[in-house]
Amino acid sequence: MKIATWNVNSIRARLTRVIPWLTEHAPDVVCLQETKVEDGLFPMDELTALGYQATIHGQKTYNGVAILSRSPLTDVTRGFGDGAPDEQARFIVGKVDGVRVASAYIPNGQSVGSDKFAYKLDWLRRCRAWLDGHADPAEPLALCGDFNVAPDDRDVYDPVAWKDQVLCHPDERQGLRALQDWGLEDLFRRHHALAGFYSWWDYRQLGFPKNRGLRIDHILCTGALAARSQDVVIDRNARKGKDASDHAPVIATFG
DNA sequence: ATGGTTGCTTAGCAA
Repeated sequence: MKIATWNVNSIRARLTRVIPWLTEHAPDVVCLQETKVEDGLFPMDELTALGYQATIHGQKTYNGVAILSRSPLTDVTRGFGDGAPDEQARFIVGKVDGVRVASAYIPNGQSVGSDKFAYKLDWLRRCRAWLDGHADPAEPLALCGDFNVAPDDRDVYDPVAWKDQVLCHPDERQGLRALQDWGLEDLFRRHHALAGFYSWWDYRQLGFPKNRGLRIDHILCTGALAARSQDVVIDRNARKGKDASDHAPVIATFG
């Protein structure tokens, strides 16, 4: 079983890359972020034609998450359902082939100390609260998405320049760690210990050609699922060439 | 050098 996560930076703008990618890699489940489209305009037919059903939680212009799956997705919920005012479509979860899968688009945070940064930290707290109230560390669960947090300095091309900056600040790293403390493992690090693996490169200033990247897209798994993990790869090829997202997909393979 | 690139929407925001 293959589970992938990919911030596509607009599903409609990315279809010419997403469709051949799905054909090439044939993942069973794909968590998408930044679909940037309201539900009525989601390109459903193009994906169902490839054998995927799309379960979507979108909005106009910004954010938007989805889960593509070959098997039906059941027990679907959208948002945290915690009563907090939140019109931003950033979280969807369902169950497929016996695994609970969530697609999450953690707020970027813009800059340390900004209102958006405070919202990001609060969002991470709400995500932990969702785990506490709605999930079980003993069940097979994968929390996948663009976390907009590089877990440690191995995940940053220039840790000195990025020290205490947004995506690397200790407060957001602690927010991510609180999710792991609940009972989730950064699955990539189960298989790869070295520095220098990135999943996002800024469009600006030749970020990708110069390999100025950060690893901010993650697949976090409970132990029951992590025990079945065979490998995790970041598909840099999907970041290459014309009309690429600024994020590469992360693909986990389970036995 | 407060820049630069991309997407959505169509001037300005978000990333």
